[in-house]
Amino acid sequence: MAKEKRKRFKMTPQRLAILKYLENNKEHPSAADIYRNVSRVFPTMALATVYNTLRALKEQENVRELSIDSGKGRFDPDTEDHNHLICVKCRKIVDIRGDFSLHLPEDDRQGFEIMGNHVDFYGVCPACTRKGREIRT
Amino acid sequence: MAKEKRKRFKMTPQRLAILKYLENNKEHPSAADIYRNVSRVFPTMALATVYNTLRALKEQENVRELSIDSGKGRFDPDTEDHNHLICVKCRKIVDIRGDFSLHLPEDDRQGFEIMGNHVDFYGVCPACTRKGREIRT
DNA sequence: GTGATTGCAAACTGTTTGCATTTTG
DNA sequence: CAAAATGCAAACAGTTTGCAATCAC
Repeated sequence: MAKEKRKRFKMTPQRLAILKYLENNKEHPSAADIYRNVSRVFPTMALATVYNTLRALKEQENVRELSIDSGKGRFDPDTEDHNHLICVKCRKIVDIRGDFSLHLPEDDRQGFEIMGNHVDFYGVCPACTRKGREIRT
Repeated sequence: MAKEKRKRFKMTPQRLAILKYLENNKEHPSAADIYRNVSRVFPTMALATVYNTLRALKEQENVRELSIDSGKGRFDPDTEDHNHLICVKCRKIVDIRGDFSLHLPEDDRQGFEIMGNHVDFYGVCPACTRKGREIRT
């Protein structure tokens, strides 16, 4: 159908730095987080390059974008199926290992072809339990 | 702690129109959707008034904001606990009735105080199954 | 060498804010 | 009458795009 003009992914020092920052990163950083951190080691980095690289990585399925903050994307280099535990105060996101694959009965599918599911647990993280932070919805 | 200066909610024709549009609305509309629809019947409506009203409704917990599009908020007048089924192509969101309250074992909580969970099922809706749309991540 | 990527700025989208005016209770 | 809401514009945050210069392969 849609003709895939498979575009080559050229490795540049900038991309290397971004990949290195993302590798094994469990913080689910935003684009700005990535920019801020990678800039330290690579001062000429442009924010647009971060977005550009993230788009490429998403296309090749090496990064997943989470919509947990409506407002900004958070990026996850772990593309295995897994679930998240989110702090309702500071929006910290941590991974959950357990398997929560759920079965949706045919009757509840409303004609959808189901592909999978994702579970978000909500709670308050240890740091926010100590401090008396406000809930962020 | 934070002193709550309980602010009264004044009913205006604009708010009435927004509430009427939201009542029993199962489409999980964005602010722009609401504005577009309510404007038809209330042409002087300002988009800021929509946001303003949505904020008030969220504060009184009569509307919930969903973050399933990172980029724009979608609003749900159904504040009962329920889960969602999301079309990966057109981003249509439909409600799921079943109860999917899950238990997260102590060992997996990483110090979080768990408050609840939400399940998103992903799939392709009937309309998108017919047409050959692209997946939107 | 050529097509992709960079950096920068400008454009865009969604949301919030400031403020003078009007309205609700 | 006081407190709150409206409408409008300007300000913001996050993201995308256009483009000349540069770089990877």
